[in-house]
Amino acid sequence: MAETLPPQYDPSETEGPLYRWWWEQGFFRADPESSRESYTIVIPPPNVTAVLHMGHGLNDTLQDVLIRWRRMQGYETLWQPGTDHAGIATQNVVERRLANEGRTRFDLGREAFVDEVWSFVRETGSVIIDQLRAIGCSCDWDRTRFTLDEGLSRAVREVFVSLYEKGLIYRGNYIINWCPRCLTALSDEEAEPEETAGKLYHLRYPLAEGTDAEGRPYLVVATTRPETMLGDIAVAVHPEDGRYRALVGREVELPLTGRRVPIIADDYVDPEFGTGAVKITPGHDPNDFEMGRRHGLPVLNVMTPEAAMDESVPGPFRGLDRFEARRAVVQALREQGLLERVDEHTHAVPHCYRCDTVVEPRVSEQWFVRMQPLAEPALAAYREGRLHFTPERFGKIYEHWMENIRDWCISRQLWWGHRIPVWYCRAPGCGEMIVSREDVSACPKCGGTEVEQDPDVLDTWFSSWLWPFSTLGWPEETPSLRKFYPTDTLVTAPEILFFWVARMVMAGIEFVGEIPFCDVVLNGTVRDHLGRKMSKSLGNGIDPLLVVERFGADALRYTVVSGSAPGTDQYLNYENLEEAFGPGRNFANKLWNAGRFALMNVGDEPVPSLDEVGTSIEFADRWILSRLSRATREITEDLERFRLNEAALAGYRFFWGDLADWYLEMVKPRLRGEMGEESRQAARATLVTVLDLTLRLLHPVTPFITETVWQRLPRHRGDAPSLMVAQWPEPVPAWEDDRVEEAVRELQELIGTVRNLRAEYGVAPGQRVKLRVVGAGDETASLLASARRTLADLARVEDVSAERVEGEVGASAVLRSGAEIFLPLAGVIDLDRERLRLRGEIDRLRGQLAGTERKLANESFVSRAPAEVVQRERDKVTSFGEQVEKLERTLRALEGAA
RNA sequence: GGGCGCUUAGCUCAGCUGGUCCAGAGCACCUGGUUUACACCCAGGGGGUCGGGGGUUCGAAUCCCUCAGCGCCCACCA
Repeated sequence: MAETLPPQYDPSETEGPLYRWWWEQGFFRADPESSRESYTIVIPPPNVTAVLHMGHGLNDTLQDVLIRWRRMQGYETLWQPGTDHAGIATQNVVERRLANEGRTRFDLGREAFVDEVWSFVRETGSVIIDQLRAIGCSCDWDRTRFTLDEGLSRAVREVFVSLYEKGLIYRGNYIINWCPRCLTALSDEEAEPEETAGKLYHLRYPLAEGTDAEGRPYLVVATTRPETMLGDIAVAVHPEDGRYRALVGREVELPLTGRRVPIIADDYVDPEFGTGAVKITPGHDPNDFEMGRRHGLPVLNVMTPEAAMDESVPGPFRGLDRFEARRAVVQALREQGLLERVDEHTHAVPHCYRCDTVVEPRVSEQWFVRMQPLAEPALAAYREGRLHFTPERFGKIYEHWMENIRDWCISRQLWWGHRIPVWYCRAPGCGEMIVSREDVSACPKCGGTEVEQDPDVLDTWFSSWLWPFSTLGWPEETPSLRKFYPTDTLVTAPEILFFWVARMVMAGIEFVGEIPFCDVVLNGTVRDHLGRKMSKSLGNGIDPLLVVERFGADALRYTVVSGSAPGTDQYLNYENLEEAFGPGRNFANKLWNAGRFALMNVGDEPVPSLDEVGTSIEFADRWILSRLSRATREITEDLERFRLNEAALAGYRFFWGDLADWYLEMVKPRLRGEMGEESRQAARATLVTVLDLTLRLLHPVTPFITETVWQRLPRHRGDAPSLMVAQWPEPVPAWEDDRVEEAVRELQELIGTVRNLRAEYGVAPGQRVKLRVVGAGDETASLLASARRTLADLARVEDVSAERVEGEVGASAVLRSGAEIFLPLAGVIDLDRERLRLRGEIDRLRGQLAGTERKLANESFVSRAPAEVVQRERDKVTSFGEQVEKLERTLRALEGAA
């Protein structure tokens, strides 16, 4: 049976069926009635139309590692899955599809368009959910939620209405970020500043009357967006600015429009920037809007929703797109001699985070959430240590954002999303506004039935911020909510710290009365080898499913977990998948073969427990148990502190470096029975126990291969049907033994040194050699006695003795303990040939050395050749010198110069 | 303009509370390998003034200062 296992692990045959079995066994399901303590993670819901990319691969694997680990620790675990309707993003995708057919959403009308999106979402949506299964995510799929679900929609309404009732939601005309392509308002977070090379135009605004202090009949203002001058309402200067003091209170004649606007004074103006005089456009600039309000100035909106100049501007500019208008305005001013000069100017220009169009600030009527009252307890949660970030520095970013929080614009002029639960009575003379949890069909004030619902939808994050409790049934007091809220760990990307994480904290406190999670773990970004973010448009992404297919899910998981320290970006080369994922696949294969080794060598009889073999366990057994206990402690601590990369690497090191490289080798003759039956039983017991516990430690990162091997082990501790629900190991202090570990370190050094000498002196691989150890202390001596067999197997050493024969020729080295080891080589290698070879080698190197030195002695080479070439030659001299010295030492040893 | 992070072997990165993980891992490279778990392997090897400079300390890759380069976040300089 064991012999039939192939020497290569094939994940593609194993993973799918194993995953299905796990699911069918119900291991992923969370039971709200369980008496066990809960551990909960909510998934950052991917866009419903998304496909899995490496960012998900990383983020979701990290969550799965935590969930699997806690599950094994005996917690009642819930990993809550689901998807996000992703308002703008999804609407854009469907609109693009329509555009390909030459249609727009307006052709369809609202209802038909929303139906269209729904059918698109049903058809392609949740593909990503299936893909998460391929990488082994152990979510409770029965609980999959969608932010536009009936239940979640109810939560959204409840929240909107209750915030309105508390006076925390208001509606008004304010300046907001407007995307002229998506035709909707955006929140401040959705307008992403990008450094842009622009121009700073210096415009002359003629004074309505007279001249300034220096006799000029005009004032110069500086602006990056000259087209907005058509909406100017004033010019502002700093009150202390001597240059302009006399002008305050007077007027300028606004060019191209014939309007007269006042010159006002305001502290906001920086006298150092530009000319110290600022044109004020409250309709299209947030700062100007604020200033306008301070001074009671009117607002002039001069652009259409598409950001073309509207009817309010002079004829020649009407209908021009804002950038065409910019050229036209500049041209017109130039012709009138009013363009003083144009400077190059780089500044941050806000862009729509979904379509990258330059955002146009615009005044319009929108809904807002008053954030200050929500932020205060969320800030306190962090400051009081109830909310913790990994890495910690993100806490400061969170704190800073909370301290400077601004009101949240939540209305979107989209069709895809939660409709705002507000109705307006259209009955003549009524005009009642009804904010309601239930749909409204008649006006409660006048009884009229001409009520219309607000046409806008809510920001997609207005449903996301409820995710940790809306998915558990809130506002109902469900058993799941009681059991699993608050959740424990949130693992996500730093990009959505404000969009999502911060707002969830506020919502959790406000609506459920408790922070939604106590630990926030921020993972890094997956980038390509050139440091670019992986993206579909750049074509530099890696398809995780392709990786799963070629290398296995475990390889993918091991690679992303081990390769990303918390908050640190990970670089993966999409041109060389072998380099990136080969090591993970090799790790899985090594595990497979360790299992295969055990099956082939342990035999079919029942395997005794460690207790049963008792004191007959040996030196090597005690060593591996000691190492295992330490590895267990280290891995558990790493997981507790969210150093998942360290946990993965520690597991790798222990399994490969200690268990496979040393213990398995040391135990071979014993398993074959060559050292007696008692020794064999001790080895069987230890090997199976250690392998069992090691597989548990490695399971969270590489679940498929560990389960596959574990299922085949001859004996399991306890009756767990699966490694998934097997118990997580505890360190066993009684196993830890510093002296044994130290002894093995010395043995390893000894074997390494012998191997080293053998290689250096060209001893044939299979050739056995004698070993003399001189000056060893008692400890080393007894170690040598007990490790005779290991030395023979691993270093091909026989006849270990402490006697040094006078005049013997061979190789020697000194160990850290001070003991000297000597390998007699007479009769082992052909001494004459080796001497000859060494002399030849030395002569060759000396020749090269001399040549290089001659080169360096050449004045013109040193002065003319590039410095690095000369340096390379110098390095060669040093390196040749060292090599010659080493070979000469070897040669002297061979010539018997003791 | 503020704040933060990074800079360690050719490449990708670990290195947690200054002192046996203190110079490491994987990959790449070179040499050797029919030791029946594994060539997706085994053994050995070369390669780094831990970005530069200064300081604290018995001791610094690790703490402090400073300079340089890269990156991120925030910000109303038109």
